[in-house]
Amino acid sequence: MTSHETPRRATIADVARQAGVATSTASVVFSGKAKVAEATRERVLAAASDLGYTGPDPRAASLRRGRSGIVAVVLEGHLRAAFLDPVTTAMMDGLTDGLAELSAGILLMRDEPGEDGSALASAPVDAFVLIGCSGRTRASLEIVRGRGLPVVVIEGDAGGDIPRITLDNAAASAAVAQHVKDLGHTDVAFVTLSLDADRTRGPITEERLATATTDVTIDRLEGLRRVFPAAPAISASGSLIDEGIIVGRALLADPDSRPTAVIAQSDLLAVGVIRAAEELGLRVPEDVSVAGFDGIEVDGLGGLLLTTSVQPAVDKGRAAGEQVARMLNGLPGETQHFTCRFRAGTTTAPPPAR
Amino acid sequence: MTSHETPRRATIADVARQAGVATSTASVVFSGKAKVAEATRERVLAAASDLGYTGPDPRAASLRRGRSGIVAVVLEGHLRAAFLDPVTTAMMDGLTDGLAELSAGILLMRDEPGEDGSALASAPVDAFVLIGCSGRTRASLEIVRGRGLPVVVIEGDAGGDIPRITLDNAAASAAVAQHVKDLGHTDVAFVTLSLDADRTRGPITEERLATATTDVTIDRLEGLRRVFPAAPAISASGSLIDEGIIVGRALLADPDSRPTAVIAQSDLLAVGVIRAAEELGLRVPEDVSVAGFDGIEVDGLGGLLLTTSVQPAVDKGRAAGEQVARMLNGLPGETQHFTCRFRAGTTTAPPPAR
DNA sequence: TTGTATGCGTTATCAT
DNA sequence: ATGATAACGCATACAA
Repeated sequence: MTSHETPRRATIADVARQAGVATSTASVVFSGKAKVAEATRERVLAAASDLGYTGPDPRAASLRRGRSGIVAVVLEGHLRAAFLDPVTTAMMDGLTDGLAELSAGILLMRDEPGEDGSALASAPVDAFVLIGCSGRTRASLEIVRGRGLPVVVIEGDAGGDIPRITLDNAAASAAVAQHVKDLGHTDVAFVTLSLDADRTRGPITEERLATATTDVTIDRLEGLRRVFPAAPAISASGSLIDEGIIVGRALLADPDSRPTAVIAQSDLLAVGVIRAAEELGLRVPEDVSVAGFDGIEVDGLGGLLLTTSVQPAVDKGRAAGEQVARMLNGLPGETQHFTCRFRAGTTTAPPPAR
Repeated sequence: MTSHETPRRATIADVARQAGVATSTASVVFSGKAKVAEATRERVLAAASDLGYTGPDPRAASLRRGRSGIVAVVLEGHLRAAFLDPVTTAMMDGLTDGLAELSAGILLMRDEPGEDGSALASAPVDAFVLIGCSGRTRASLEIVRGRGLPVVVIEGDAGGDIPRITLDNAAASAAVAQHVKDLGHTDVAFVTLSLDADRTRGPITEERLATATTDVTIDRLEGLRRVFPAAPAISASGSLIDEGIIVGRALLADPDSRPTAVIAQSDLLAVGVIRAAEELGLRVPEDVSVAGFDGIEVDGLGGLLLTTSVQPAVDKGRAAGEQVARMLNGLPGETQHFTCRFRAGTTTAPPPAR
């Protein structure tokens, strides 16, 4: 309380005093929530500009209003990794759309194993959108639910009555597999997304599958196995081209054990597998067929069109935003279900003649 | 005030009462800012769980503390476009790093010509990072400065004593141009980023240049013209591969006016130009040389390595985060200057013999 | 170690 | 159209 402190910023009370009006009047001038005589209005504005007052303190307004105008988007892992994934970006894009009517800001938060969740617990937000599928999400969910704020979960098992945005992962995967089977393939391998927050890369055993927590991976695998029950599967550590290359090499390097088709759980992984195949001198689709999942635009396929399942990523994001908006308006949130569209591309063909 | 309202959430005062302690004691239990007897501590926690109290209300805590734990990142244009740009995501990545010690969240905001800036004026944030180069930034700057919060500007003319994160755009561009000149090219064209918030695509005239507001574009062009003063330039409407394709076609379609080298102000644009060249049956670099700027990883170049100027995007983001952290700790923010590294790739070669 | 008292800066309600 | 007042929920300085 020494006089050397930075001069306290003017408050609305200061402005009101200077203008010779009540604070409530001054407040109304800024919020526009009631009519104010033009003369008073100008006096208040003049006083404000006099004192360098630029508007109500958002923190105080938040407290008073009970709203901060911010919606948290919780992504798993590094933000960078999240934005490396075109599906995530597309969802974010839709989300900003769906949130537009609220004119709410988007607070990016990560949901990482290391964190103690304090950020989630103490962020001044009005609602949460959880994106991602890791089992870790469930832990975040606890924290978030406790706060009693609206929550929407995109692709994940929310539990309870939490509205979700879901996708027909199993059915869509089965459709891709069926296409491959119809082409005549019997010797097929899968490249899956990560099984859990550990993101360990490696062959999927029954044991690992039993402890898996990532719903998307599990669901898509289930769909694939409907068609190819015995096909081997390797989990990648994430949806990245580089991961696809690594796993693709492992799968295709040995001519004796090489499958005639590889189905990946994401387009990025599929592109990686194609790269690996090319590295090994294999032609796609003549020597090996490759299919993906997502239906994103991928570069570097040199004229090939990926066989894949196209998911409505932007719509999913938009739906999430809309549900948040609904809930913030006091309406109940509703789970929205989306379906994929199979797209036959040029990366799959009948298996090579023996 | 009917009895049908949702039951009011418990406050820390309720918890304290239930536990039979003072609110200050309960507060301390949650903040950990002072020692509390284990017994009381447990009683408070028990009371909290009893009442379903999950911790202090962030909005109230923000007001009281004068901090919200949120840093705003202001990007120009659609958020989607921002995340489509690898340079931006890289900066964001570094930014989260630099901000890590504050464990602050990142609030995404856009700075659009249409907006009245109300979002910027009323977001409950502790500091601002302005990314982007449009002249529009200057308007945002006004709003933001008025709030008296720490501001850091990445690539843009901040004015005043606002700390900036800068890049040697002109010098680095000149280096690229010099490389092209050294290869023997004299007939060169430039593809620039957008000149202003309008993002109009088209040939750059002296007139347009005079009213340009985007510093990055201007600076890089200045560097290029140091080496090729008379080269024609076309502005793209953004840093996108598709834009590069469009402009590339315009530049390369006519065999008579075709330059032997194209220098783009971003790698994404350069890739687009290469695509356009391929479409037209031109070989890169045999028929036409192409250079870019940024040094991002780009797929789909089919084995070519882009000649470019590699900028330390992640470091820039990190530096911005660090400066914000400094300022929030009461230290003065300092402008940080970064330099690019020229990288000769395989997309540039001597001009074809006539 | 614990409790008391105050104020953070607003805005909604109600009365005038 | 304007003004007085009471919360909003918390954290801190200070006293005990």
